[in-house]
Formats: sequence, structure tokens, C-alpha cells
Amino acid sequence: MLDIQFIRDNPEFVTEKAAQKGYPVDIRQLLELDVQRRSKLTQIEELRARRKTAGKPTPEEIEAGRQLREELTEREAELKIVDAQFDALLRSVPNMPLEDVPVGASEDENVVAKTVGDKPGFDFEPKNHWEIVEPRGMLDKVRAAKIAGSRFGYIKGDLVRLQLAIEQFVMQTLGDETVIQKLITENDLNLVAKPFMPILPPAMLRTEPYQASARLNGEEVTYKIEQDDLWLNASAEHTLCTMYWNEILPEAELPIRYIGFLTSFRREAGTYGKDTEGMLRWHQFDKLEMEVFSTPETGLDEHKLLCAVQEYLVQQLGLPYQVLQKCTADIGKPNARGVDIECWFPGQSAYRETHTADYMTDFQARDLKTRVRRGSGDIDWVHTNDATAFATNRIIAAIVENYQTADGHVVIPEVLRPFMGGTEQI
RNA sequence: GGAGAGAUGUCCGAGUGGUUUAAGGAAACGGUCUUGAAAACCGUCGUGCCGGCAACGGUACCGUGGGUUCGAAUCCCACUCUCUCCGCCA
Repeated sequence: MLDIQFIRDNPEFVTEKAAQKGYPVDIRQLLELDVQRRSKLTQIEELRARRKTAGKPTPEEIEAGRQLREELTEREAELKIVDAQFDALLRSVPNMPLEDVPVGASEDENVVAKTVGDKPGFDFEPKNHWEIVEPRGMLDKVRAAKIAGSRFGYIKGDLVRLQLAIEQFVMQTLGDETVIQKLITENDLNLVAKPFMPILPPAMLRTEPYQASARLNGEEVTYKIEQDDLWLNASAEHTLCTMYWNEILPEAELPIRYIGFLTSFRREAGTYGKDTEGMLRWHQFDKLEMEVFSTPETGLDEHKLLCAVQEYLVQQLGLPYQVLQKCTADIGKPNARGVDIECWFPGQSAYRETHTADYMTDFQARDLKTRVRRGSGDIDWVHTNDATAFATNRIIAAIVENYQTADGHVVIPEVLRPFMGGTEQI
């Protein structure tokens, strides 16, 4: 959630920015409730103070206490109602976009920040990825549909080896301090070159932390395990960002940089007919995800580092891509800034989203109550960042389409070959 | 699935109705002593909210939510989580 003090101090700004993100909120009403809430709280605290007695009370004090209790019960009931309204309204206020986030009403107004890499030239008509891997027996969606329904698949053979190679490549690259330092230097960032810690997080989480993460997007997106109060994660950051829920971290431990690997699950309700072929939009997919907890001062640079890592990884695979600066309507409620990478898919003759980087400033941390104790003893909210390293299905599809040969094979990008026993083509 | 135990501040841990604004210990930080360090000694040392420029004052929080009471960490009810043993199992 947003800082109520900030809203008190900047009501017009908050109203305007919230509207730009597509979240019209009644800040006047929120502030009115805020005033009501505080005045009721003051009343209640006064009553509580009067209730205290030192030791055994006299009969008169007991009678007075009885009356105080009646009044308190009434006031507390009033406060509860105001509090609930206030809380609901406060939680409806989105994070404020940073200044450089383009203002836009829909994803169509995202801005292409740059385009990198040459699209491969083919002397034949390039195929879609499924036209290559399905006939070769590396993808079986028919039997998967029989067993689990649409949007599932059996990935087989060399495609599995390719995925494992991608995982190994990412873990090695992000664990390499020299790579991190290089990206920090190239991008003029004021950060330490601490490598990313590999992590295998849980795939499910309980309702309470999920809600606190500001990432629980309801049942269109997320699978619920009813009998156990558990949700299946829709992205690794859901169980990563919640790791330090209700904790105060020593400043010396920051930044905490994780590179997680996890299978994620999405219901994809409302996407019927979209991407039904191939492996771009499944109910279940594997993902390598970065998550960073940092001080407020370094939060933006950490975000830029994650973007740099994403580009570096895609470049290493030799894939053409464009970087999208997401507009206010598309960055999402908890985001202050968001950047997508779209890789080129020659079979579809289109750029398709493969990466996203989210910077939440302290918005998410305030809900998660994840804080940092500074050297001075002060306590501040941490800043949180998450970003895709690779969503393996999508990046495999991109590799297959960009590296396809005339006879329906796929050349393996050089950086991945060491992780596939030197295999050059599948 | 069966049986049992437990949840208190950064950690350990006391506390079963009334200055608990939670004992004591450890860790941490500051200081004294020391050539330096250790030890010893002295001091500081939870979080949120409300008011205040501030010093500070008020209030809440002992797993969560209800209840009893003039008053609840403490009594009652429900729930959650953790641990141990047995069973099953990758």
C-alpha cells in the first residue's frame, strides 16, 4: 500500500497518478475517513487511559470502569467500521509511477525504448515453433490435453536437454561476480557486485502472505487448493517476495539477490482462443526469476541492474529483441516502473513478451512489513524488485524459431552448448 | 491418518487476573580499564499507531480471531502454525 502520510501531503498528485494507472480513487473520501479514524482513535485512547487503576479498585472505580467499558465498546465498534472503510480505500490506491514512466491508457501506449539484434534472414519460409518441435516428437500437446486439458504439454527429448541447459546457464551467469560487476560498470550503477543466490522456492503459499504480497490477483489468474488454504504460485516472485514477511533485516545483509527456479501455474481464464497452439501460454510453465530486496536508495539502480541482466541473457542467446517501457496503465498496481523485453519470433513474424521487470519501491514492502534496520538504528521499508531471467517455455520457443534450419532442426546457441555436452543442433 | 507437546521481544527464557511501560540471560552497540585485545564493570537496547518542530506524552501488541472481567500474556471458546512419536510415503 501507499504511505498514508504521503497521500495526506500530496492528495492532488496521488489522484492524478492513480487515474493515469487506471485506478480512479476518491482521495477526498479517503482523507475524510483518515480524519474520522484519528479522532475516534484519540477518543478511545483517552477512555482507555482513564480505565487504568493502580492495584485493587474501589467500588466507585469499578462502577466507573463499567461505564467506561460500555462507552469503549460503542466507540470501538464505530472505529472498526471506519477502519475497514479506510483500509479498503487505502489499499485501492496504486503505487505512484516514476517520472519517466510514459502516460498511457492501455498497453498499446507502451513505448519501444530500443531494438537490439538483427532478425535472422531465412532462405525459406520460417515456421512456428510448434511446427518444428511437434513433428519431431519433442512436444506432445494432444496426449497432454487428454490427461490434463488444454494449455498443457509433454516436453520431450532434446527440448528437455535444452531447458536444463538454459537453467544451468542462468545459474552460472548470475552467480558470476565478474558478470554482475561488468553490468554495474557499463550501466553506471551505484551498486555492489554481490552475485545472485540460487534458490528453489515453495510452489504454494497460504492466503495471508499471498494477500500481503499485493500479488494475489484473484481466481482468474490463480489456482486455489481449497481444502488446505493454499494457492499455487502464478510466479516464483510470489513465494520469493514474501520470504521476509514481518521481518526487519540488518542493513549489512542488503542487497539480497536471488535467482529462483520454479514451476508456475496460471488459470488463464479469459484468454480463450489466445495462443492455443505452441508453448507460449500454458497453465503450467517453468521460470527462472530474479528477486531483490534492497535499501530505498539503491532500489532504482537494482531495477536497472535487473533490466541489464535480462538484456545480457537474451544477447548471450543471440536473440533479437526490443525493450518496452511500459506505460502507466500497464505496469500494474504495485509497480512504480515496469519494463518488458519482447523477443523476435520469426515464425509469427512478431515480437512477443518474454521478460518483465517490476520495481515496487516500498509499496509491496509496506504490506509485507519487510523492513531494514539501518546502521543508525532507524527502520525503513525495503525496496523490492522482481524480474524474469527466463521463462523457459517462451525462450525455448524463441530459440526454436530463430535458430531453425530448412530441414526442421534447431541450432543450439553457442553459450548453451557446454551445458548440452557440446551438442550443436537438435 | 493416530497420539502428544508447544507458540512470549534479535535469540534463549520467566511469567497462570491488578505499576508487566514483560523478570533474567545472551547477542549487539556505547563507555571505563588495557600498549592492543579478551575478561570484568557501567550504560543503552522491541514494533506499530495517535499527538508534538522536538524533547517527550498517550495507546496497542505476548501465534490469529472472538469471549469473560472494573482490569487479560495470564481464564474460556474457535482457528492457524510449529515440533515429537507412530503409521504411510518420494
